[in-house]
Amino acid sequence: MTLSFSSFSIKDILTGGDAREKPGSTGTEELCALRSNMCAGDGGAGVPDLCQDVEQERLSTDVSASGNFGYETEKATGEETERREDQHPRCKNGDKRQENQLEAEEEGDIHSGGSFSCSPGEQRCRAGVKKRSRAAFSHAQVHELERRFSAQRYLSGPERADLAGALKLTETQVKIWFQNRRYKTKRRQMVAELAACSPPKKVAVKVLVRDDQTQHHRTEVRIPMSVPLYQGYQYHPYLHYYYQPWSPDCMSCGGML
DNA sequence: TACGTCAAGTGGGACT
DNA sequence: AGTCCCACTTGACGTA
Repeated sequence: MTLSFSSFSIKDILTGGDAREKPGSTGTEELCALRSNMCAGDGGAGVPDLCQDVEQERLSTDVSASGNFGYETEKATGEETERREDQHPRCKNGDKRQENQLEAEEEGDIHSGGSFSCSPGEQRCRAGVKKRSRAAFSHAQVHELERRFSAQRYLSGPERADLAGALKLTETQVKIWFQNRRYKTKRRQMVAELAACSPPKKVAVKVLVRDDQTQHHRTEVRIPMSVPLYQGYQYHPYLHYYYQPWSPDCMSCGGML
């Protein structure tokens, strides 16, 4: 019995069965249609009033006038906002991640407004003082990200930009979300496959029946050998995932509920 | 308060 | 050199 971990690849996308994404396509048309659906309020694609949702959340959590895109948790207090303004990634010289972070901040999230100059070195010190924050995307944003992910596991640059614009997220956030999402799916799939493929271990268990019956029944209990790949990664499927995965195979091997 | 979730951070590899 | 990806890890936050 062999484990066939199906990893994802660009080839999977390019040759995949999803007819919506053709090689070379930027996905712009899809995004246009998406925006139409989202903003028309017809909820045709299961995205009821995303624009309104995003806008409402943006308004309700509008920490800064420069455009908090609504993905921030509503617990974002002024203190937290201040923390975010001071909190920056470790600045490694020439590291693109710094650029990504800067890009994210320039793109108008909560960090904006503060002119942030990152000299590698002083930043590390400052970052050590402040805690970092974690954005919480809105239901509508996650819904749409999931919908897109269910159809397409990888996004091209233009597609990412379009989706980010539609969801009022930064490109980096969309990229990271897809990255994390792919990895989570893969982990669940691996764990599920291990659980499904591992032969059950037979363990002899003594069962006491009654006090006057001293005989011990020898029963076999099958214990699945589903040793977690990663300690601490005993994954529970997310209950709030709306869509089935792209492949029916995945539904039986760690797919989402 | 321990634990689960998840966005973001980190490091390294592949590719152009 | 720049970019993207994977494979984790970290840290904030929610909750049982």
